[in-house]
Amino acid sequence: MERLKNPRDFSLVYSQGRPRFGKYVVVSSLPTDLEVSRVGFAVSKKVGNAVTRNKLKRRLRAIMQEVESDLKPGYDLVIGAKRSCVEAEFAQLRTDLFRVLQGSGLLNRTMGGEEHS
RNA sequence: UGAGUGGACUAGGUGAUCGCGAAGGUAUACCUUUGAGGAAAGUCCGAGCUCCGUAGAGCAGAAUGCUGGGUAACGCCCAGUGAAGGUGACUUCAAGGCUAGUGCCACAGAGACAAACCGCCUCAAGAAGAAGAUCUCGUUUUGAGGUAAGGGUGAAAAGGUGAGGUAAGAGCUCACCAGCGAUUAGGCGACUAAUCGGCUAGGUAAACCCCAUUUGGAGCAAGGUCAAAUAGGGAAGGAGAGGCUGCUCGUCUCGCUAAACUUCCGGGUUGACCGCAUGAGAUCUUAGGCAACUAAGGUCCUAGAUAGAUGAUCAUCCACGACAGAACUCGGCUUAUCGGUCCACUCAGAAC
Repeated sequence: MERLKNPRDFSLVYSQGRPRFGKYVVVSSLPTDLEVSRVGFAVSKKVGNAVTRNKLKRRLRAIMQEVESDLKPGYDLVIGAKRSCVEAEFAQLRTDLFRVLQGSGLLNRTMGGEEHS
């Protein structure tokens, strides 16, 4: 999975990208000329201390690795965590992120959130 | 058995599947090993390391502040001393010097290094009065003194309590206590004990200050190597400028018109590697020491990321899992923390 690392790229996605809101996450996307899609994670200090922020980033990264092969190429994504993330179970977080990605049209095929209920 | 004091340790475990960082191996896809804390936190102290051309001197500033020891060092630790608290185990303390100098002590109060407001007492003068007969007494008034007992004010009023003493009083005298000084004895020392002395010196140094000791600054985004890129770009000032960055002195370096240096504008890298994981290291034994700790010998190698590695699912057991995530590295301090285990000791009650 290609990662978004540069702070300049992050601000570019935030200023010109198209945000889409879910219950627990916010996904901003921006089309690029690259052959692959790059993903960045944003968890602010408002969410919690270092332990909870680390845990959230691990969970989000694990979900994105699951859908990596189905991601459309040529997009820069920034996945931001909302404050409600802290109370969410892993399965709830997974369903929410799937729904937001599908709604943005970033996935090649439809993946059901009903795999895990 | 109940109540308590001090200290040490631990921080969910086991198994399966899919994933992540690092190292190694086979030979490009897998396998093996390993992978957060007691506080990794706050960044409050102390050091190592790196740079600031040279760790020169003095002053200022800052920090510390009972004594002795430990340590690379410390504002930390250990053992003591003193004071305060607790029946006790024990706990707490910025605990040098107001007898170097200066300042401050609001309000109240007469008075806050200084005192007579009320009071008490003595003497003198005199009006009224009483008994008596030309003198004595004299509440009150006026004046001159004595006094620090009592009252009142205050956080604090010239050591405290008792006795003697006195016109009334007062360390004026005595006893005990507190405080001060000297001598002797004990202790490396802080200090303790005894004896003697003159009888009194207000508090405040977390007020300035004095004394003693220590003390350059910035920090791994330090700093270095390689690669790439630009450009040795433009403008203004300019004879002095710079450094250990407060000051002075010393010393050194560069430069004086094709100009050192300063300021502003413009341009550019945000890559890789080193630093960076063997260290004041961990652990065991022996020896020294009350202890902190030290010495010798044996054994071990134990995270190293750079958008930053530990997650997800299931099974099972139990006390049902708190605070919380390494970022150059150590030694401390402080703060957060669901619980559990162990050791030593104290008090109260019961039994023997």
